[in-house]
Amino acid sequence: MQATAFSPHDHTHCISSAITHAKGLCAERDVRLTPVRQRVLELIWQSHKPIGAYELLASLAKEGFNSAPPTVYRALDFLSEQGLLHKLESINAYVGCCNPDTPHQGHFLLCQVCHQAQELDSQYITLALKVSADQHGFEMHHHTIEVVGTCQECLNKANMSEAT
Amino acid sequence: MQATAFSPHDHTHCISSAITHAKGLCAERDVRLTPVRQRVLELIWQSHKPIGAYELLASLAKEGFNSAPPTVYRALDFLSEQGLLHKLESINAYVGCCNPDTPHQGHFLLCQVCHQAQELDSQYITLALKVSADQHGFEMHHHTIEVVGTCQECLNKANMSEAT
DNA sequence: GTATGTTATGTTATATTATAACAATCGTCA
DNA sequence: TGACGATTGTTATAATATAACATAACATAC
Ligand SMILES: [Zn+2]
Ligand SMILES: [Zn+2]
Ligand SMILES: [Zn+2]
Ligand SMILES: [Zn+2]
Repeated sequence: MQATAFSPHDHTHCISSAITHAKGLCAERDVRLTPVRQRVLELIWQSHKPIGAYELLASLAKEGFNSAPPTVYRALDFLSEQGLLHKLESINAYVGCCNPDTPHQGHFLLCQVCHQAQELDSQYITLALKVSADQHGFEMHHHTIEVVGTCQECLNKANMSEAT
Repeated sequence: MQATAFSPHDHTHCISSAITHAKGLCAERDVRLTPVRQRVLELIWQSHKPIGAYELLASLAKEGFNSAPPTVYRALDFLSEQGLLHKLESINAYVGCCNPDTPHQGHFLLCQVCHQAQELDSQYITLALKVSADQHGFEMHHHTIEVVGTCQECLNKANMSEAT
């Protein structure tokens, strides 16, 4: 729970690590991380702000890639199947997965101020969901958790500017 | 946590109770549950299946209401502000709220088979989220939890048809 | 009861997000 | 090579949602 999206960090490391990781996984799984797929993943990892499909598309277009919607949605589908990204349903935007090795659900904190997203991995949340589902005899397949609020950095900034 | 959307129940009671409840709340709050707003709420409560905006719109059109998108989105906005419905972000559909008196977040079980939604009210889930958020110094404003799977009724049906 | 401001609705157009359908190309391996 | 499946190109359209501005209904004050 250390290096968070919200706090300052060496983000070039996030990017390179994500790409290296993705290449490894795709090789292992014998699936193809084609140029457009890799580029979409890189674009998604440009920051910890979830990015929309059409924003990705605009970037691809500038770079000379094909720029019809299916291009980006196919890449997103592929990356999602491989567990390399998550879709944030409440904002229709996509963000890189921090831990694609083990398939899992995305639990996210979304900051309303800086628009960054931090993925959580809480056993308690998963357990609490499982308990609730079990109580209803409900068989869980997957789930979406998106917590919207203000991150610590943005709270600090707000406090500092208030304290004039 | 008894009478669930999934199990057989007197649904006319769900509907009438929801409408009565809504009328009371709107009167208390001095806001207007106009005909179109009330009709949208009734349509949403026709079943425990979340319903899409354009499906609502089609029903309104048949009934002689105005049928341009803003009509239904405005009604949905109003009902949402009053806590009378929830939007399920992962499927872009709307469902009536079971407990509109006390403002709260929607936690939902969505059955992939019968497409019904059951609202949960689990202190454990809320607490687990709060703990995770606190660990990150994150101030929670609202959240979305949508659990997709198979409900008990649909599991039973599947088991029965398997056991030939 | 008329003026006035506010809330709600009507109307047209358009923005945003996503998929269908089919053709062309690329990669792989017999 | 050639046959096959996977990937990409291309065009069109579906599905969801909002902007902008005009009109109507409602409430309160005068
Ligand atoms: Zn980073
Ligand atoms: Zn922030
Ligand atoms: Zn019911
Ligand atoms: Zn079911």
